[in-house]
Amino acid sequence: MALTLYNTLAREKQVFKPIDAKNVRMYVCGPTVYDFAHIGNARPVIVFDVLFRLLRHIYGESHVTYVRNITDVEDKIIARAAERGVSIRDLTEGTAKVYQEDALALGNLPPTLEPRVTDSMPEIIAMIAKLVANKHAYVAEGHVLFDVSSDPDYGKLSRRALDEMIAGARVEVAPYKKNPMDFVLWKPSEGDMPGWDSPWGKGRPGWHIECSAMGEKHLGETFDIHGGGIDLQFPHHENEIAQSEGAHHGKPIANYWMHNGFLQVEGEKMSKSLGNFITIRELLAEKVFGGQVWHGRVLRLAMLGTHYRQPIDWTVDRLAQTKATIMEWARMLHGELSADAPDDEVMSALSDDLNSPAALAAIYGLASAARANTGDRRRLKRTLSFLGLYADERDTDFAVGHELDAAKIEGLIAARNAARRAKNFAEADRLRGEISTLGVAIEDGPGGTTWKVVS
RNA sequence: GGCCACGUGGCGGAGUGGUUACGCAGAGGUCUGCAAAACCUCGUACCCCGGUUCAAUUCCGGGCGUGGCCUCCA
Repeated sequence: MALTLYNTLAREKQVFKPIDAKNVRMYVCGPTVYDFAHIGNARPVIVFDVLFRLLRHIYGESHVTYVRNITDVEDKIIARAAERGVSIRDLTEGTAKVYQEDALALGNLPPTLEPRVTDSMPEIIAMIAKLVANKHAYVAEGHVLFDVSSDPDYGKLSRRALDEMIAGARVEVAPYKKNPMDFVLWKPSEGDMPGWDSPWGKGRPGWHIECSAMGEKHLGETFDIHGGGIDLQFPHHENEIAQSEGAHHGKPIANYWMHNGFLQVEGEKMSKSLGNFITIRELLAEKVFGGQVWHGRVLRLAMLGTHYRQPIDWTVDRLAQTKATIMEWARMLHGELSADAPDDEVMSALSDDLNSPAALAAIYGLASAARANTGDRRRLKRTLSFLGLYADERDTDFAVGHELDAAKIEGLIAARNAARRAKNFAEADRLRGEISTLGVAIEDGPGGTTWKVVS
């Protein structure tokens, strides 16, 4: 059961071979904490969490290091803090906390490390200094810029040639740039803007350098896997490669680059102007999507229904269907014991470039067998918990925000059963209808009448 | 304008050069006061047009559609 991963750098699936099986290292670009994360941000968090779990399963829990940074220095943060009249520290700390809560609610394990840019300034400055010394960067008008012409491989990840990009003519050319594609490593900070002392004066880092510096600090010059959304491929990841490999004399920053596909909402791109912009927090806590709130595990399962590299269409229908599925599992598994190991067929599907839809197909097969078989039930439970999809919740736990009046339901059921005993089936059916309007379905079984939440 | 990805049955969604994905919904059946659950059976899909091939949804070319990047938006 070899693990294969699609490597964006090579444009093909490759067998994964770690540099050090005793310490498999993965870096994923985390959030810039100026506002709540939206549902599109949730995709890489979930996808790479599944990979983290799979790697831990294969190499051992203590042999995988997963770094997901928190970017807490950025111009949007400065702007947002000023706009709200709060301190930068309050804004970034508050937003980071919500992000971590959201990630947890979606069933993700915490990464091994979540370094912050503000805690990594010496490493950032040291790397920039190294790039200047290596002639990959130059100082101009208080800025330090990366010189793309110094890197013959520039563009290898996104497969673009420099001259083609410049031909796009949408590049804003600052007068101090030697080449239009040169990007900022360090820029000056004036007044009360956040700034750190450096050889180039008081300033702050540009966008891409923090990931290069934190990757090196926590994972070494070369690590195994680097992940993120497809939109980061250019320029962010391209620039990370240029910086790290420029600072490390051409040593590769990562052996495998992975990118998750984009997310659309009800068939349209998610944007504030279309009014379909939706945050994780809103899905979890406010009735703004489909008129109800959604359990984090429902969101997680819905996300894993599509292969991570495919585009995904985020719809109310999809969530409703997912919710029904997970509630059915809960009815079967709540209170059940768990097997020692997850299902082989599921693990094998995941090992094929994280083919989660194929893994789910195997899970459905297991669920079908589990109805009649304790062993399969326990294996199913273990498999679902392995994936972060189930942790012994009751089915009603997934009907978040559903107001239940159990006494009223029980009363109606008692009345209906009295009517049935009296052969007054018209009245019994009327009562069934009334119960149904409460979002509850009833079943007459050999042991009496049971009910369950269906919406 | 340049570069790139995707387009599968009512919906969601894998996969493959010639054989069943799978889930939901739907149809029929057993069962049931009626239902539900459970179980059994059922769909013969792959954007369009060419080409390669004995054979293409699966490879190649073109077109159309959707989306992404080229602007410090995952």
